[in-house]
Amino acid sequence: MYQPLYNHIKRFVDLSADEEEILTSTLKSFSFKKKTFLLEQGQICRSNYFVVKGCLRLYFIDVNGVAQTTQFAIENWWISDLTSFMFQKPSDFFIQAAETTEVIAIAHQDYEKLFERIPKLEKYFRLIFQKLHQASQQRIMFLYSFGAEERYRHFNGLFPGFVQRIPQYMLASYLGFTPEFLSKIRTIK
Amino acid sequence: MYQPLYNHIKRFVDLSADEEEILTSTLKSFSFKKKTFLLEQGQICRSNYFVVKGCLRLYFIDVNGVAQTTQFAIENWWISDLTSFMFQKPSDFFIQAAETTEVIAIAHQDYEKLFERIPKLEKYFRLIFQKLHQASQQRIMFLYSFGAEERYRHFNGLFPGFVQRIPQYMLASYLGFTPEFLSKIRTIK
DNA sequence: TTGCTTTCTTAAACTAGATTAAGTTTTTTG
DNA sequence: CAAAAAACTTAATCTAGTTTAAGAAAGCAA
Repeated sequence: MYQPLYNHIKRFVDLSADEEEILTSTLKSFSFKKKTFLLEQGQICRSNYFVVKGCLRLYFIDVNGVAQTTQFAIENWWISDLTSFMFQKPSDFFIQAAETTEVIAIAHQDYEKLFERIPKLEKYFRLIFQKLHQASQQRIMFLYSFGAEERYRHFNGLFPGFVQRIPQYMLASYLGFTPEFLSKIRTIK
Repeated sequence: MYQPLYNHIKRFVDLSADEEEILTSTLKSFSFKKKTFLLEQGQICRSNYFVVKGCLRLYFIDVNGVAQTTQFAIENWWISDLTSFMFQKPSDFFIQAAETTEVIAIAHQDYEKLFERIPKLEKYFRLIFQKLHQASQQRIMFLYSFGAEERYRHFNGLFPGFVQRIPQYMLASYLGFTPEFLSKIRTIK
């Protein structure tokens, strides 16, 4: 049930059978059909999600009423609205299943407790957040580096095949332009 | 010498006298004059920096040869090029003192060792990176939310006074537009 | 206190990408 | 399978912000 997460944790720290049991009694596993919302604007983000299979997207609705995708999470990535999760305050974001998706969730009320019972997890999450922050640094650099068309081509090179998994309008907003523009650059070359 | 950092750590975890001593023997303290480079493109980022006083900026040179500021660090913030720091590979970034700045540095070769000697620091840095990642999520949302002028006004509201501390061209690139444009919107209203 | 360097301003011409709007294709669902 | 809904395309028009260029201030070193 939780094996994919245990395997992921074991890439970074050891995990005893006892510790696995504690986790097993704390974690929750869910399957969400495509388009299901795990979080909606105004709700409090109650969990941090680990994607076992499928794809989630984090987005918000901008001042013009347009959905802006700020993050995707695929296999072995964690996702949540950290501002809402950390402070348990209403979120500005939506988290939605871009495909039918299996997740493992840690609820907020269990989160800090879990670190007390399994201190090793501090290291695991320190490394996870270190990596997430590194990914954010790269993403911001990438957004500032290139024009819209180059961002598309570069992204395609980094994640070949991912483009087929999601609707173009989600990718367009993630890359910071309109679906119409994406449509245009796809036909020219 | 390292007291500002110890105070900061103690906001999140306890720190014994012994542990302070270990830190004291490991950390390094520096003062950098305005415009000094702590890291240059092509070099390996050897340290993670804690700003005691002053301001550092992280930037890179884009394809058009223009400097793009992706992060500022002021008092009590950590900064480094994580991609370069984590993998000890040449950096795409510069880290430069925007003001004369006092920092406390953890060298890469001491970094993972330090966690072995003071496991508590795992929690501290887990929380630091959690917060940094949260800040990145907010920043990306902010970049996608508004037009250029609104970004400037919003930033000014969030960090009143900071605008006076740094040259406008640094702020302009951080906010994602040109210095000329910033000059324009400052005069109109 | 002068000269040199860095930063800021102004304004005209320009362009990458947005907007709008209508039509087409694909996917989903009953 | 048929109908409806969702996703994609195309093209004309438009605009927020860039580029270029030249001059004015401000900061700093000698």
